[in-house]
Amino acid sequence: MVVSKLGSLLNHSLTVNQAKQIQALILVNGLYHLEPLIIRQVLISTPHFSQITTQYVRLILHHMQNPDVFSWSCTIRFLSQHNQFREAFSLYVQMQRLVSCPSSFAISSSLKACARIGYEMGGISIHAQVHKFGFCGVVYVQTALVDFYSKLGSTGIARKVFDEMVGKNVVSWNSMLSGYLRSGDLAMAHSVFDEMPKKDVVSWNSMISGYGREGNMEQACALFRLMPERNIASWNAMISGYVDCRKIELARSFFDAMPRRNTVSWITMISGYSKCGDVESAREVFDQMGEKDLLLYNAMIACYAQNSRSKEALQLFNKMLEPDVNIQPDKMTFASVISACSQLGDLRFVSWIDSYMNQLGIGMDDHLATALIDLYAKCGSIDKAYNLFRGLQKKDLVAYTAMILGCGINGRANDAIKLFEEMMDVQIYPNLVTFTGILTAYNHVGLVEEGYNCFISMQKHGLVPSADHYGIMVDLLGRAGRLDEAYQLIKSMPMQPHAGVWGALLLACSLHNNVELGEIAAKHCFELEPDTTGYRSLLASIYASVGRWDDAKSLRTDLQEKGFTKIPGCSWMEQS
DNA sequence: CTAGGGTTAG
Repeated sequence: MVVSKLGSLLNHSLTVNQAKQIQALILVNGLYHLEPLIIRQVLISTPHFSQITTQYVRLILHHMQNPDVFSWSCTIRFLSQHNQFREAFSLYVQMQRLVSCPSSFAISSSLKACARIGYEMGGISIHAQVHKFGFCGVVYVQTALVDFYSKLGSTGIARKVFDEMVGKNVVSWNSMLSGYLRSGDLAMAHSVFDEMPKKDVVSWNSMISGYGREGNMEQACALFRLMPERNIASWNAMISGYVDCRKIELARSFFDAMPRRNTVSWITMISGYSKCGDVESAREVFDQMGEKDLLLYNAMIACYAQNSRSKEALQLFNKMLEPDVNIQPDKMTFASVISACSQLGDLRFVSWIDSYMNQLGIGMDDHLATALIDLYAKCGSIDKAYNLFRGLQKKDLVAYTAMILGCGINGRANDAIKLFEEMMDVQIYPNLVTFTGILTAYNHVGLVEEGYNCFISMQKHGLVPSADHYGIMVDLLGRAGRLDEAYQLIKSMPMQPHAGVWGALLLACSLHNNVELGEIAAKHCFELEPDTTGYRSLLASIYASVGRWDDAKSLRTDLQEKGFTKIPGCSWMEQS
């Protein structure tokens, strides 16, 4: 009976609810032997059905008596479409042992997976198999290869495959085009664009976003006006271009003008406001969107997390879990939430989040691991951070930076320096946050000369130190008693020093009982942050240390009259 | 049945 019910359900293209019913029926009744039929129908008819979990797909595959090439291929494609790229590739490898010859279907899906995770060796071995099994002339396979090499930045090889193709179609041309656009070769891209025998809306959109990425919005706009037909993606490409060059009002005007909007439009707008630090406008856009999906929540939570509004990030996370909303979070949600936790320096949520992630079957990937590294490092659990760091598939700039910053904050200068050198050895180049980490490390152990040389070396990396970097240097020099140098450094700053920079000098003056510079520093602090009482207390303690009790007393009385008694710590560290 | 463009995370 169950089988016949399943049969009738499987006759049609499935809705999400029907697919859910099928999933339940199969699981409850253990009907895995219905195998290829079901897996095909479920996976093909509902390719966007994300509620089917990876484990479920594996379960079916595992219970199949005799999975054929087609069942394997469907599964690989399914995983590849649901951002489970490593899993897709690993299934492709498993498939090799059990079937004599892969299908072009499986090959193109696996190539796509390799392209998305930048798995070069994987794609190249598939390319070798393409030759071995004689798929060289299949347009789908060739196009997937062009796309793979394009995405990896090997436009030369992509071009070689492309030139050997006999039956090029629009998709093949577009893949080649996007390769040149991705590598920033606008000239080649334009010549390919002109050469194309047929252009479709994708070709135009690619060109527009290519110019957008280069910051050439005039050209993008010209193409936008010229194109014969526009779809939502065309408008989105314009919005995204304006967002990238921080022209948020222009982005908004396109957003408002477009005839129809989709999730991408909303997300782009929210992330645009987020990048400009305009959290309120982002929230306004978020609230306007009627039916909110996972990605929209992710974008808004990320916005809060990136703009140091950790509490609101966690509140929104809780909101999406409420029964009336009930949206299941994914890896990206957790990455933002973990980041929010690390800003709060709060380990309380972490074990809960960890078990919740396990419960949902969310596996660890490099992004998530890096978020956790950041969290553990900032909370002082350096060893835990190190373990995660060692387990990373690929250590990139952000991972190294999180580790270096963590070691820096926790006074493990030698580790930080070692990591910094290791990073340079593998040709990963530091950014401003990396330098914050390494300078903090030098600061913690009081290595003044090394720190100073490092600060100077930023220029060699094409980086302009921010006020925060100056702040660390002032702190470093100041603590070492080199107050005049610290003061000179502040005066040499190309930008306006913020209160934290002066605060570092003030703190140093209080350590070394320097009234003269202390007063100067304090004056600036009072001006910049009149409500922060810590600066007054510091100055008072300087007065006290040289016996100017009256001055000290009048400052302290002043404080008590304002109702402040506590002395807050002063912080000049920017979150990464 | 497969391949190309626009969005989110550390």
